Amino acid sequence: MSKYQTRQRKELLAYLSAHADEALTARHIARELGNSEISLSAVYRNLNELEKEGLLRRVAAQGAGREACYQYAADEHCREALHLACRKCGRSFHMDGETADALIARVAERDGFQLDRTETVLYGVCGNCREVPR
Amino acid sequence: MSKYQTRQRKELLAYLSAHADEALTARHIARELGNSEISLSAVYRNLNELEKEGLLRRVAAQGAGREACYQYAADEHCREALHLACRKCGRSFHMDGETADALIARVAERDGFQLDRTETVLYGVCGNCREVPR
DNA sequence: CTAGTTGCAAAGAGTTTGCATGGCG
DNA sequence: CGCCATGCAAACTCTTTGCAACTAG
Repeated sequence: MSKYQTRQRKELLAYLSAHADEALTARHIARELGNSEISLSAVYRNLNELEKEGLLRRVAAQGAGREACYQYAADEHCREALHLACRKCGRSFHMDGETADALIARVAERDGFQLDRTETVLYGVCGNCREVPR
Repeated sequence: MSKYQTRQRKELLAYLSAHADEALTARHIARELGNSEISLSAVYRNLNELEKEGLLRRVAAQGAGREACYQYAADEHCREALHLACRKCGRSFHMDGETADALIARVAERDGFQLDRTETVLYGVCGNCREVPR
């Protein structure tokens, strides 16, 4: 729980909410905030706190590197939605709500498996990236 | 592509195929094969090769640690299936084929998103672990 | 015998932590 | 002013790599 409202924290949150559809690495964020002079450790510390508070979702690395990716999950709606992550552009999307509900119900019924909405990220290629292969 | 059939390689493969339903870390494997005296680096090297050959799937860490988990994916059927990973027991299961096909079709239609079967792992709690909460 | 493999130790990459300094309230 | 947060560097963890010794074919 944030007690103080430091310059670094403010700019970090501003950046995150402005890029809520992207999965970002700690280093990426620190670099983008270069002007703001924020240390990598401060980024990590704040990211960890935000994750505990549930404002952020930590998703596994996608590409070659093993860095963890963090993504803003501000509202209830976003926390409830199943996420689709594009392996080409890194953006992520919310799966259509009805599709998600149907999927969860069907998996529970046919496989006896209870999906966790917040942990699950489905990978693939988004519409934009498919239309413009290169 | 493995050219030689070393003792370590044989025992590693034997262990993997005997635990095809679990997602294992390199360290876990090395420890379990303790009697066989296999070095951690040999485990990593073989795991990487097997992954390139497509016999293994590398999934992101699930628990607290950041270790990558590897899972045997011997047959075509397993490579094509969507995987459900239980966050309690670590086992993984194949989603019912019809459900998977329907999901992929529906996501493509409603969200314009093309799911990648091999990259996607859905997290949740399996039937066994739900019945026995503790 | 020859080339692929292993084991060890050292190097890398990503993340966390200790501690002194600095800044919010 | 007091306490939380930052920055730096060192510590840690996981993974990869260089190299000499070993071994399958």
